[in-house]
Amino acid sequence: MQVQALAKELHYEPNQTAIFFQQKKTFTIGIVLPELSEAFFSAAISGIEDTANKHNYMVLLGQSHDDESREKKIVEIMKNHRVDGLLVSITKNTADYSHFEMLKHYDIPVVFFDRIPNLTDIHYVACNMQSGTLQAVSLLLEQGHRVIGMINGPEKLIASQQRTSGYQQALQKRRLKFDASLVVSSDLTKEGTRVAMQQLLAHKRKVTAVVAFNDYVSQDAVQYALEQHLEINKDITFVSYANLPLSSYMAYPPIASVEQYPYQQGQKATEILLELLAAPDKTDTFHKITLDSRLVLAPGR
Amino acid sequence: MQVQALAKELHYEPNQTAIFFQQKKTFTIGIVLPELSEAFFSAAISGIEDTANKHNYMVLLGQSHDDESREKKIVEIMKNHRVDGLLVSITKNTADYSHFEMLKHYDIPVVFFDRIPNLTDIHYVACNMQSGTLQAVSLLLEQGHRVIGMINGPEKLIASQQRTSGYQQALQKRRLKFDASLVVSSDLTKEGTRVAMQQLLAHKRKVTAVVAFNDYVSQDAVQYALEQHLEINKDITFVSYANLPLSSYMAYPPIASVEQYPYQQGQKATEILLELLAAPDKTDTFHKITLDSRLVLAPGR
DNA sequence: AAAATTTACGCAACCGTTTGTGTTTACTTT
DNA sequence: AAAGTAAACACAAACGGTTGCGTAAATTTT
Repeated sequence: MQVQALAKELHYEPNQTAIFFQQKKTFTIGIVLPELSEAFFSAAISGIEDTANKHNYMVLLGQSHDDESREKKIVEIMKNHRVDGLLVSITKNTADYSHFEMLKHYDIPVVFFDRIPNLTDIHYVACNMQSGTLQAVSLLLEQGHRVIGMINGPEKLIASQQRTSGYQQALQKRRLKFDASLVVSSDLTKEGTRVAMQQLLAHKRKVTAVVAFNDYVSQDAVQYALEQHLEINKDITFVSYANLPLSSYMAYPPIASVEQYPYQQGQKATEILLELLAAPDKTDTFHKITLDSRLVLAPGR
Repeated sequence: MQVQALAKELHYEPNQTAIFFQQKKTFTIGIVLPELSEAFFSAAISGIEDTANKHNYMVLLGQSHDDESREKKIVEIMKNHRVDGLLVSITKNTADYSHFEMLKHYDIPVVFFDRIPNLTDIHYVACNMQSGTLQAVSLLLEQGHRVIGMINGPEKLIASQQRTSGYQQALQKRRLKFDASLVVSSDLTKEGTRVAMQQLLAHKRKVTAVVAFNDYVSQDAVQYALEQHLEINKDITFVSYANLPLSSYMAYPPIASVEQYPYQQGQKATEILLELLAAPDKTDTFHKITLDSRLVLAPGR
């Protein structure tokens, strides 16, 4: 009792690094994601940070810039910094998952979000693009469009497969048949998207609507269409994904956009990670959370 | 020599937390900034991260969301986590700087960037808005505009004062006289900007051009002008700040935007901080770096 | 008031490195 | 081959907490 008083008297403050060391715990979680400048990820971070801070955890940040080797390096450094756990959204190129497997030997749990690897024994939170795509294509069909192009992302991304699947499902519901040549791939660069759009416009059937991989792809495609002297929302209509806050300022925003709930994904992924950290033994049952995406009409539609 | 070999043999890996503890150094720097979703800050982070990683430092992130009490809390937690140093861009409301002063007792150096407090004994990197504003207003004057409105930010921000000063200077160079009622303030919310724009349009002289505080403000002002049935770039022309990457997709992008070099600011601030960490004794001379802002014409202008 | 119980505190050991000193071993020099 | 020098390693102390144990002090019980 007297020592407590004296401690206060002398403004004693414990040395956290000593505590971290002794407790083998740093109250830090690492975030590894591709690109902070994408609105989706900065929103996700807010969800992560808010949840982490609520439980007195801090977040260590690392951007992979969609470069696999950089992703590996960041994971390595974070491992060395002894983060308690990791939240990861993988690169669009990541094919080798050894740097994540390796973490198991160090008892560092990983929860993936949004861009998740194609593995079975992992924890993840993702947004199923199928439901949103189904709604998007259905909307276009209702409006009378019959030749609907899709600019998809890299084929190995699960999110790309889900988009294709949602597209097919919408057609199926109306007993329409699926034409695989209407689904083209973009590497998500401006140039890649322009090539993809060119393919669609060169299709033997006249494409009157396009489902674009995201709002950025949508805008690049719009730009290309304008250069080909097409009139947006008359000759050709766009629907996309992400629902960027800036879309209301855009010259030709998509008529609707599929919301992917970045904040919620970040929040949920963090909650799962914190749960794993609290009960380190029961790491054998895997959390696989899938939120449904949802189509949001542009204001005024 | 033999022990080295054996170490490799057994895959020995040093425990970083023990090293941190022993060395009284965590190789971590904290970043405190208002809002990641603003393109300016996510670009700044990239500059910070790249520089930090190059020197084997990691970054701890904290968003204040422009809330002073949250800023204080983040600084407190980061202090406890024993970051080696801090990079800070303050809240637009921060008036009390005690949470930063306090860090001196813990030998945690702070380098401010972009949004810097009005103190003399600090390190900072900022971008002088005066030069860019001078260029912006000069451009408008060259184009024949004589009644140029300015939607400025909160008056106590140094960046706002610099904008006003640049505006005045441009007029002075041409021997034109300054009309203070043409400079109005916005709190940077959509509503605040609309009110500001309303004031300008109600001015007794007909405003034909507007210098907006940033690209977001510019777009809100554009929206209001459209609602008033003004034709953009004919009845009224806009110039703004930030040079958002998305501006090329916007319906009515400003004809020019003042670049504030977020990546470079982040980079430079980090370099200074690392230098302070390397030479902890000579902390008495303060680094005050000011980059010049520069007007960038919209593509095709 | 004596015994039993609770609370407070002092003391060591430990976590895994770094640093410094001392000792041994190996290699050079003459 | 003896002496001198360099390299390699072993050992202890320290960083600042936590944990557990033993003892002293304060409190409660009978």
